[in-house]
Amino acid sequence: MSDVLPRAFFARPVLDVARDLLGCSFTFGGVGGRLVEVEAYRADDPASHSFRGRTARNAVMFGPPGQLYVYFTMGLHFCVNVVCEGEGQAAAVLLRALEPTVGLGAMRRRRGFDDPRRLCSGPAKLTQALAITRDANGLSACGADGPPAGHEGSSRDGDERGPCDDDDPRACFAAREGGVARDPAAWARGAPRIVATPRVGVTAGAATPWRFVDADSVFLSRPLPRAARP
DNA sequence: GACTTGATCCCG
DNA sequence: GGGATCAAGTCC
Repeated sequence: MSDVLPRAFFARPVLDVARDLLGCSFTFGGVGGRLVEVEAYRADDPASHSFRGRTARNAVMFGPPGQLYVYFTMGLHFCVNVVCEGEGQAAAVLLRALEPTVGLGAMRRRRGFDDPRRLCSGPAKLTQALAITRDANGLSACGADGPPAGHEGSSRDGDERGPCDDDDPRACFAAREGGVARDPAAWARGAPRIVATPRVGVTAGAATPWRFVDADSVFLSRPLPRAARP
């Protein structure tokens, strides 16, 4: 089984979570890949859906960390975030692009073409390729916090069993290759070269550089400025 | 630049 | 309550 990131990973400042997610894997229904582009949104940030307080649409953002916040936009697209920080903080990381590694066949069928570079190179492309829609809103995507690895098999406390710690995960984040999901000291280890840029498509807070990308990836939603390229 | 739907806003 | 507004996007 993969090295599933626990809730504690997401219960941190959203800017830290965003950076530490790059290079980690995200799968939904067994389809997904390596995260290469994300954006951070915070409640004190005019670009965030949570900026003006809780509404029916953004309620999940105010819930516990580690859940998916899915919203519908532009009349036809879904975008997916993972909720961060503490319950009530209403911060989240938008998943903007990933490098497809598992379920390429399903992604190609859903997107209607083959080129892996374009399958998940944008937030709404990614949800289409992974078949994420409004029913995934509020879904838990983290493993249970608990004793360190090696102490598995002990009793679960009944209710809150995450979708990732059983054998039929729907949504799941896993640590980087060689990472140790339950060791906070390892969360930043092995990160790719990261470049921060302004977020895409936002009007308020347009200059805030809270978009983080794997600078060496060819799977981004848009190329980096020449100066930032390898 | 068009497309397309619904949550939110603002007025009444 | 109801109409106007505009959106964390994608494709050509």
